[in-house]
Amino acid sequence: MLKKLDPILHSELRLAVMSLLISLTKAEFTYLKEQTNATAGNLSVQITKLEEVGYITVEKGYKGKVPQTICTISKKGIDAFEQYVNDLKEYLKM
Amino acid sequence: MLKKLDPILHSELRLAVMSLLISLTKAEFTYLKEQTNATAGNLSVQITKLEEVGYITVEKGYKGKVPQTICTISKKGIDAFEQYVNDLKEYLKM
DNA sequence: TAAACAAGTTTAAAATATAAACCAAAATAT
DNA sequence: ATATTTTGGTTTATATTTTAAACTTGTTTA
Repeated sequence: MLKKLDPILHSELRLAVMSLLISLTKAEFTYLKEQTNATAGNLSVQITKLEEVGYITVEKGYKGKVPQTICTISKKGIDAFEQYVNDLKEYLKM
Repeated sequence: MLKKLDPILHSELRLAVMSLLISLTKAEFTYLKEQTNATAGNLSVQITKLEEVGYITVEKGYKGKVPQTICTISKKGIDAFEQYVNDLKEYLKM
C-alpha cells in the first residue's frame, strides 16, 4: 500500500530547496532564490515552513552591511528527505 | 537547473491513481478507491482532472445492475508519467 | 539628497485539495 | 408493499496551500 507522502516535502519549491541543501548542507537565501527561480516572497514563506518543522535552521546576519540569511539542513531534514525519497519510489515504480 | 514538475501529476492522489494505472492499464473506480484509501468525492474530482488533460479515459457503464466506472491510462498519460519520473529524479538526486 | 537597488517579510489573492452533503438506483429488512 | 440501508458515484462548500504583489529597512549611486 502506498504510504502517505510528507506534505512538507511534497511541494515543488520546498523540495527544490531541500534538494539543494542535501548537496550543499548550507546556502544563502539569495543563492537559493537564483537556483530555484522563485520569487523572494514565495521563497521566504517556504523557508519559514521548513524551519518551523525543523528540517532546516536559519541564521540571519550580515555580509558586510547587507543582510544575509543562511539556511542549513538539519539531521531531521536529511532523514525526512530520505524517507520521502523512499516513499516516492513506490509511487514511481522504482 | 531543476525542471518544473507537471502540476497534474504532482498531487498525491492523482499520482497514486496514475501509479496504479501504469501497472494495470485499467481499473474500476471502486478498486482505485480501495487501493488509495481516498474518499469517493476526492477520487471523483481527481479522476475528472486526469481525464480533462487526457491522461486517462473514463467509461461509465454497468456491471449487471450497478454502475461501474472504468479508468484507462492513455499514451499521453504514460508519457507524462515517465517525464514526471525523470524530472523528479533530479530533485531526488537519483 | 533623491532615486534606484538589495534582501527580505507580510499580506492578500488565486489555486488546489479535501470531505461533507447530496443523488439515484438497487438490495435488504419489516 | 414499503421503509431502510447500501452501493457507486457527483456536486459543492470549506480548508489548506501556493503564489505574487505590495511593503519595509537599509544601502549604494547619481
